[in-house]
Amino acid sequence: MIIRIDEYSDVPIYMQIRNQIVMGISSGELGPGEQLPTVRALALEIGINTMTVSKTYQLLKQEGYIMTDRKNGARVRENIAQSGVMSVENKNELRRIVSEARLSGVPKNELKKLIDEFY
Amino acid sequence: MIIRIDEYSDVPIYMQIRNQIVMGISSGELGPGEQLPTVRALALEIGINTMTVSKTYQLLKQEGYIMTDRKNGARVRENIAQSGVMSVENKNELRRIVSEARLSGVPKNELKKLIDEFY
Amino acid sequence: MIIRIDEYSDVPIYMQIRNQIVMGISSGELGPGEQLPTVRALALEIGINTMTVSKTYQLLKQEGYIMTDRKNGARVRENIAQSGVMSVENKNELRRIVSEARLSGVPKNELKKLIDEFY
Amino acid sequence: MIIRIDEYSDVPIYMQIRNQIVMGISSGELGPGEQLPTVRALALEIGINTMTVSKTYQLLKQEGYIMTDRKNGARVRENIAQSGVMSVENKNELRRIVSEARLSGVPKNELKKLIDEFY
DNA sequence: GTGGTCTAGACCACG
DNA sequence: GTGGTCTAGACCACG
Repeated sequence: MIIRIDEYSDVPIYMQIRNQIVMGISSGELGPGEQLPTVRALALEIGINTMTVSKTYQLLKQEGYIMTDRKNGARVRENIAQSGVMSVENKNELRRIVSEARLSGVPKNELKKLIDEFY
Repeated sequence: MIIRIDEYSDVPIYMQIRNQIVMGISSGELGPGEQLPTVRALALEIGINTMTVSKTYQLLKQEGYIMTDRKNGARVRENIAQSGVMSVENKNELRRIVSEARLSGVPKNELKKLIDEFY
Repeated sequence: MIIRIDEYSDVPIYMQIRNQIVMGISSGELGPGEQLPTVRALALEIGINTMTVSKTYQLLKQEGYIMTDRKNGARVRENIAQSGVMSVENKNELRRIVSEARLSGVPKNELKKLIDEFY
Repeated sequence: MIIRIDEYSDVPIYMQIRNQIVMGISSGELGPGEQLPTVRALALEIGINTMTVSKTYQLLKQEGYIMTDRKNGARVRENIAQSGVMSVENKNELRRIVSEARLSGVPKNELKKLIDEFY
């Protein structure tokens, strides 16, 4: 899986990596139990500091998406807990995005098509 | 229109205000041409720095949601430009949100219902 | 409130600080809404790096014990969420501690007295 | 006695085994003088490195919980020294756990019931 | 002035 | 070899 950093984005690097890994897991590109690159390898590949990658892995681990293991490095968790509900933050974000899309003249069906595409 | 600041949120205050005004315009709570409170009045009402509100108004103006003139203060624009497309940032955010919702076990229909609700 | 670091402890520095602040909140030494020292001030006082203190504050914030604010620094939260239950980790730790105390010949009443003292 | 490793835990494997054996001795599941499996057997059973089990046994021996001899392997000590007091580390841990439980709204009696259950 | 992020380097425990 | 922690420094957005 290829991680791309947008250096001009306001989103912190560790969060950009986190988001891409989460989307990779959701899309199936990263399967359950699949090995992630080591902290050092990913840092080298992206061209950033190991601490930044380490921060990402700790966040993903705390969120329950991956597990880390001193012997084997990091892996996608087999059983990711399913709360069945969206976080308050994500719901608010969705509301904001839908509002802005509506004001831009994006039809409702377009948004639903994107849901189908991204889900 | 009542603006509420979540002091526990990581979203900067000026952005929280901006988002609520945009959502107010989208929902129709703030109609075209409607007068917005002055920077001073809004800052006083919320209990924050005038600089912060000023930043919000500048952003909204630059985004084309409001117009300001020295005589009348700030007003919602009559004709907000409709590009017909979502910004790249919002599309990415939507993808992230949908991915996380999917991993949390939120069904696709639930998301579409939220689109209907928020649009 | 005075924070003391045991440099010989296996517990990471950021965790030692976190634990002492949590205990300070629980004991009432740090009241609701009370200001915490700035990251820089606490780092200087303890003689450690600012990033280490920053890590502590982010952890405490994520756990819901404090809130941070670019203007005012960090403060103890007014309403700390009460789940009403112990974490699995703490329950396991308690079981381990009780087992070891028992093997050391510490009577059960002694443990209960400590509960009274610490609660 | 069955040893279970929690691969999601931050507690090192050698420590998880150590803790479970100590709790087994305390509960009586492992009686005085009882034979422990060989390092090789236990490592094989759990599916981990022999070095890790070896580390556990060395620790348990050093702590006075077990004794090893070349002929008979490892056995639970007949007379485990009873200092009558808790270690400073355990006392601190207990204080931390009680503080967190209190902040979570766990009543004091709940904690005492756990003491009764675990002792 | 404040917390948040990041770098370039280092050392450590675990396995 | 791996992730986890820490330092000493820097720059940034927010308010």
